[in-house]
Amino acid sequence: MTDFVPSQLEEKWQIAWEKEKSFCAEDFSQKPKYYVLEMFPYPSGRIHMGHVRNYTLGDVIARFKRAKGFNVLHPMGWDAFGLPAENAAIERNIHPAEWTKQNITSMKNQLKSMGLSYDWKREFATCEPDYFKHEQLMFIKFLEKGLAYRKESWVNWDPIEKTVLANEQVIDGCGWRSGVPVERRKLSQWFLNITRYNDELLNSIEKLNGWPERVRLMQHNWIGKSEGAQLKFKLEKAIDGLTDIEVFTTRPDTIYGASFIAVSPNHKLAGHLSATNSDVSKFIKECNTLGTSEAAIEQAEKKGFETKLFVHHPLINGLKVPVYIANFVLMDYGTGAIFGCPAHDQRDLDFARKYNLPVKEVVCPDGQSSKEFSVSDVAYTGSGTLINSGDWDGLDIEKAKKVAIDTLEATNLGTRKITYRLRDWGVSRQRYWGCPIPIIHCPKCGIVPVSENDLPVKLPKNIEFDTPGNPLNSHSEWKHVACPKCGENAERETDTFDTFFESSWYFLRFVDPKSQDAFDSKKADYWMPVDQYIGGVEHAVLHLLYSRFFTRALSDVGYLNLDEPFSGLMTQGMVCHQSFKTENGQWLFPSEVKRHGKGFLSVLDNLPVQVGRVEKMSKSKRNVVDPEVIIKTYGADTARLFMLSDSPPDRDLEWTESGVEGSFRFINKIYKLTIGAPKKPNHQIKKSELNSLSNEELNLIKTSHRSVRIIEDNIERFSFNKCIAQLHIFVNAITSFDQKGEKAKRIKHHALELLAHVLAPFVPHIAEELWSNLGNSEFISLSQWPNIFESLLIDDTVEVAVQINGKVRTKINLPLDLPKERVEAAALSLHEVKKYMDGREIKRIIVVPNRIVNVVG
RNA sequence: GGGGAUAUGGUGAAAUUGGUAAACACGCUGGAUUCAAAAUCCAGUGCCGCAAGGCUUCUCGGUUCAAGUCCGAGUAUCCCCA
Repeated sequence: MTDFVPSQLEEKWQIAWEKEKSFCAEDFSQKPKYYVLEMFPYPSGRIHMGHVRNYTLGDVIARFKRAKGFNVLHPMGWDAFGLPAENAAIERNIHPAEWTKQNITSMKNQLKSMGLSYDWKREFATCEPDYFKHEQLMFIKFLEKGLAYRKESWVNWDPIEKTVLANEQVIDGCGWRSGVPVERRKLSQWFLNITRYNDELLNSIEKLNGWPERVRLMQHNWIGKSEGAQLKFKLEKAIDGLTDIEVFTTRPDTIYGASFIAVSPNHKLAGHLSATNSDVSKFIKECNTLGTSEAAIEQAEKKGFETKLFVHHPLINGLKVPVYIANFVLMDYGTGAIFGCPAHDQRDLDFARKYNLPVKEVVCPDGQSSKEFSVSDVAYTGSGTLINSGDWDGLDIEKAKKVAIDTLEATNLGTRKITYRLRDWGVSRQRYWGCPIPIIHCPKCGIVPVSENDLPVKLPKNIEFDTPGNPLNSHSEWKHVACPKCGENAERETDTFDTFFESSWYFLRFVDPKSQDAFDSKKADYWMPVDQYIGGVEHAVLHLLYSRFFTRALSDVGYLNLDEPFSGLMTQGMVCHQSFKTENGQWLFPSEVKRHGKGFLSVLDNLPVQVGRVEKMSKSKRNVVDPEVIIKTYGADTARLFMLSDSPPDRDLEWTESGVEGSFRFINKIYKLTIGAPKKPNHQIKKSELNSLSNEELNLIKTSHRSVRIIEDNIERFSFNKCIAQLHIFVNAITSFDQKGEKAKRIKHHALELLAHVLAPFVPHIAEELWSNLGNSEFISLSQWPNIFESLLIDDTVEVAVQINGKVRTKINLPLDLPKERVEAAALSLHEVKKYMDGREIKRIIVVPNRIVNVVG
């Protein structure tokens, strides 16, 4: 092999690009703008393969759009607040700010070694006061507009850590770190009124046609609009002035099947009862040891407390329905009370069987006799017609829903009601390493926002992590301030924002990162929306929904004029790798394993290794490959090429050692072409010359021009794997071209120039090397995408498949666009046709122009 | 339990509107080169079969001159929600 050292060659070009500030975006330009953005990373200190994939995808698009004449904005920054920095502080006694800063430095170096075409001048980290002071002001503006408010809400409280846990930090009802059962606690928290935009967020999903269908569906389901009815069940006896229980249902058609009422443990009825009944309060307490997530509540055993109270059935005279307090009814969905129709809801059925409540069928599946139909252990939730429902018998369920609501409204028993699954966004976190919430609590004036002149509220530097809980809370010097209104002693809010707060508007800061304001609205008007956003599907719901909300909210408080922030979205699949385990169950890194025959051995002790599943690279399973090692040994171009080669972006990608070797071999092949590259000839290939070329010469030039077109089309479709396939075809055509002479040399030079162009978005370093060796002085990275000769895209003959009764029997070469009759005649004259028809009569001949002729007999 | 996606050689995958299934690569086999190996180059490689030929896109059924692609039923895997 040659003395090809990828890292040297790559560094040379990276330095050159940086020196020329090649990838800086210009605000406002005659060129059309294109904003391409990858989800910015949390600065953990080291990039992983998921980052490599994400940023490679974005860079291909950025470089391609630049070549196509767009003014491209392609920025990068740091989502720098978050829990790991606090953990590092506790475990290694390093200040979160310092730890974060170091991580950014090392990660930035790693990113730079990938040769990504970022405009680094726009870099920022969200933990800088210069960034978060703007979001403190945004919050105050939201507060003024009623978009932010404070309310009591249930949280998962970890009694050891003395902190609130997110739902995903609660594992089997216990804190993920402390391992002790979490408690449900009521805490005063800040909320953003995302539900104000329920319908808007839902309806404009339709406009997002640059988004993957499944993400749109996930957003749709998350908002979870459901139409139904709210109706009142009158209590037999009023309790503390409460005369009836209001319930929400999406199945008003099944009212006749109601056999119990269940209220949430946090319903006011339960509250009233617990005041006098210790069994009730005991039951409520027990319910509150469950987590707050819907999933946790759903998985828990369904339990009820019989209140011995009854309500009147609104439609069936004389029927009394018992009231239960049940652990599966959520207070913050609907009214916190439901009616149970066991025959047509599985959860209600399980509950009814457990407490011996009646099960009355009111919907009969189509095609079954209402007399024979009965529900045993499986509730019937499908479509059908109503039975046992008075006047409604015989209606199908959709019709019955309408009739039911009309009846309820006419008799003042209930109303049509729409509810949403989406809740307001709780943004308070009891953490140090986050953006301080700019609020002061004054015993006299209540909640007072920090005045604009006093922003930013910075985090105190001198903090201790040796006591559990939020260090801000125990930092009395920072915490105690004078009330901005009355001057009396007051306290700062010690909670900080959820880190989704920062990532909900960072794409706007990139348009104007040095601005004294959050951003200049003219620049936002110019650059926004993001034309192509790229990131992991794990953010398909929250981050994207919050960003959509923020964009609207910021528009409403006057920052900009926009509803949807991301017009195009690409969600990439995971990077996976085989996992390895020793016989005593220890996970091994791929680098600790070697192939041995059909199996694997550990390099540490030569013992056999069990091969596990191919799954997402994760530290816990150790099935990770360090990008830095790959880039050092094979180079960034190889890593990038591998990321793009086989799998389409939205599918999972399996990292394999042999695959990397394959990509490296291809890069080497190209490197050999760069070494032997002929210098710029005196004149370029002209269209008029095409007639005087040999077949080989013409074929090379055809392949070259076709490759340009195919690659271009496939980049637009994000089918990068097909681009790489075409690159192989193109390179193979060049290496097997062996014509000699002046003309052949010019054609080869021409082909290599086109090759450099089409390589550039994918493997920019080697493309740059090739381009310069061909005698060009400017960067290929800044040159325009080549124009091609359209006439070369079409051949004058085509291969047509000849079918007998739909089976391909032979193929013939025919002139392009040959008239139907002549195609038929050509086919019928073939001896294969005669042979396979075997004397049968020809019934029909179907001709698909330039593709197929099918003889039917 | 609900919603969604996917299923094609030994492997990752192509097949843009129903129109030549398996492009491109990995792996494997054989050969050249080499003292030997690596690298490189050449050839072969869906399956069965010596061959002629037959079969093949998860399974079963349907529509069509023609189905990986459309329709119906089922199975498996993954994702989201619960």
